[in-house]
Amino acid sequence: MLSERRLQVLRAIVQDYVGTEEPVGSKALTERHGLNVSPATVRNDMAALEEEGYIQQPHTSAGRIPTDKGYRLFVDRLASVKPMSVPERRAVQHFLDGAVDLDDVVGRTVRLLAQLTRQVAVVQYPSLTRSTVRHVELLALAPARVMLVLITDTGRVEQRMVDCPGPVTENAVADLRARLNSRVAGQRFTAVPQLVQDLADAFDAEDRGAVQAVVATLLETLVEETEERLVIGGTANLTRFGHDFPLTIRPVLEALEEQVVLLKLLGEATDRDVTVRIGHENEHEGLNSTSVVSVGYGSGDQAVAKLGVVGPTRMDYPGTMGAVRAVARYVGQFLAES
Amino acid sequence: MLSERRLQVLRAIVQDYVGTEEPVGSKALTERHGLNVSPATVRNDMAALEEEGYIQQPHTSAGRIPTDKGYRLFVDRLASVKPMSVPERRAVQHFLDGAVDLDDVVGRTVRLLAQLTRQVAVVQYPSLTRSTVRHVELLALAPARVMLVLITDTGRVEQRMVDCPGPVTENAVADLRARLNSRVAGQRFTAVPQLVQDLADAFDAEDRGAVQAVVATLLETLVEETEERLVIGGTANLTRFGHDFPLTIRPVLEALEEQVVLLKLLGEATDRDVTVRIGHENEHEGLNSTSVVSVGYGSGDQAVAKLGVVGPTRMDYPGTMGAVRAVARYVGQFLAES
DNA sequence: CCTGGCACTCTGCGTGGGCGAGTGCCAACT
DNA sequence: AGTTGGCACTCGCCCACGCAGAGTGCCAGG
Repeated sequence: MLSERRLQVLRAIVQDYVGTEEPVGSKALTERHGLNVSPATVRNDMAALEEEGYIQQPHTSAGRIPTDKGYRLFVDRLASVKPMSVPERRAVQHFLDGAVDLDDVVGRTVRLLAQLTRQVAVVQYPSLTRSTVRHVELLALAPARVMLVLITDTGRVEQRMVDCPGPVTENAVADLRARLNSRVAGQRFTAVPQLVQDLADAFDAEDRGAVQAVVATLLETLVEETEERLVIGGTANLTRFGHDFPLTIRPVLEALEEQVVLLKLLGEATDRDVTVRIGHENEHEGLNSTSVVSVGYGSGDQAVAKLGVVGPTRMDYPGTMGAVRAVARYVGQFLAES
Repeated sequence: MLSERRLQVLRAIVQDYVGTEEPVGSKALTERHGLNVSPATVRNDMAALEEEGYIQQPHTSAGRIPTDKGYRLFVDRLASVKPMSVPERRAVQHFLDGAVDLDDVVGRTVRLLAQLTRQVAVVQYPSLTRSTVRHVELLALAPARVMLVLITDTGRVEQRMVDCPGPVTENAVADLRARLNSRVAGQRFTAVPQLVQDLADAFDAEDRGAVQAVVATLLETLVEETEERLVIGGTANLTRFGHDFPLTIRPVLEALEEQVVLLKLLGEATDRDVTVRIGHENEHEGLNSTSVVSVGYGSGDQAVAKLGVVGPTRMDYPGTMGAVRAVARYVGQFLAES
């Protein structure tokens, strides 16, 4: 068990290191923070903290830097989320106002988050699986070709071309549209498969092929788009990584381009609390020197998607967590209004 | 006027420098390329080339590297576009097949281009101004709320919410939908404003407000979306920039995040020929040490959008130009089919 | 106009010494 | 037992020096 003062020392080390980006020594610590003890005492504490694996020395006769474990303790017990200042809040709200559609909201959010945290921001589009169907539209574009448009309650729109086995009449399309909507409108996407199962039975044999094609495409879309879409921004902030960043930055950029990795990353976030994954807690190797701060957002009480930022483990956790939480709230609020 | 041999020397310098990333000296040149002259002769030629501003020395007693002007001459007169190999072509085609919608096509294209050229790829969505309207869909979602969905011949879909001043009947919506489509379907987007001008006149006074709201939103969408959307990828390739890249990479990443800059960049590309902008030919400062290779693509004979890559001025121009051209062709072809 | 030779000029790299920050440990003090 | 001042020690960083090598410019001769 660590004494209260040792925890304070750890907190001071994290804060100093985050600020200066340089290993922090015992003398500097006693000076900059109001610890009323001598450097020698701090040295003893540091030795103990190192023994426990919370801090480490880059090389003998250098100051200490926090380890992943040290950051973890800091985040869990030594820091509290720093709420954003009033002007910042105002800026956030102002920035989101004037978004014209969902693409725009997501785009603005990602830029906003990148600017606020000065890190790489990732925003996921509202998930289909947790949304409900607002409307299904069918458009006969050519004799044997139909366009299927899916609209969700979160404003997301997906479209697909459907090639039918034979020509379909306008009437059949209208009929199918009506039947489809009466069955699935207002329902959760996850429920759609059962709801449309025997839809083709209601149609004449000549249209059945086309109906089946449409239904198949619809189901396909649900599966495919479960792999969610996301947007990233603020990659220029990666250059603030540190002096040795040429080595670090590469795998990070690569990881960021792999949607799958990012989705997994965000997926681990619990719904409504800000989640922090530090360094090696991230499974992807390329992200072993980064931390991910993420949270779910949504218009109602349940999260429909996640957003977050990726930055160096040496980051301002309280500030970042505050910004992430605040942005998620405002976006959720904004979605609820539209 | 430069003699034939001097041009050869320039070509050799460019090729060597692109390959090795190191200043090239007179001796190495005579050895690696079949110039049947002595190093001393080459030195004289180099002096002349330097005099003319085609090459330069990073410092006295180092080899020469091409200047922007040198690359320009190389691209204009010394190199020809290198067509892609058959397996590469096959890979391109294969990679594009299986795209389910426009987002997917664009996404695949950008990844493809980044992989092929090992550089940063930029792909613009098919432009609205050069597309035609395939269909306009209106959905009454709530008494006074209508969703407007625009579908283009290139498969692009835009949607907007319209808040009407008062409740609208289903009938009015259906009527408006029919009238709208009969006027604008098949027409170019640029023609839409005149075509819908007096549309409200045909409606009863009670619906006129709603009609006007819809029309206004439609026109707004056209204006807003003229600022085109685009996607970038392959930023990890920036790390291959060079040894000094920490300094260079930052402004490039920043420039890449500014859509406006990129759009301008691509906008300068002539329709169907591959365009190359080298170093300082790019107006944006951050891109002064990069070259942009771009080209238009489209399903018909006219380009509907542009795509291209951004890389260090020291790039393999023939290969890059070949890849960009080929990808543009295949994407155009693919769009034509769907 | 080309070529071989030669002196010159840099950069890059490895070496070695001094400086300073920071440590660990110990003995003394509270 | 915990805290403190003192002290010797360890390294990383910086700089100056010197050397080797690559590449050049220029000149005189073919």
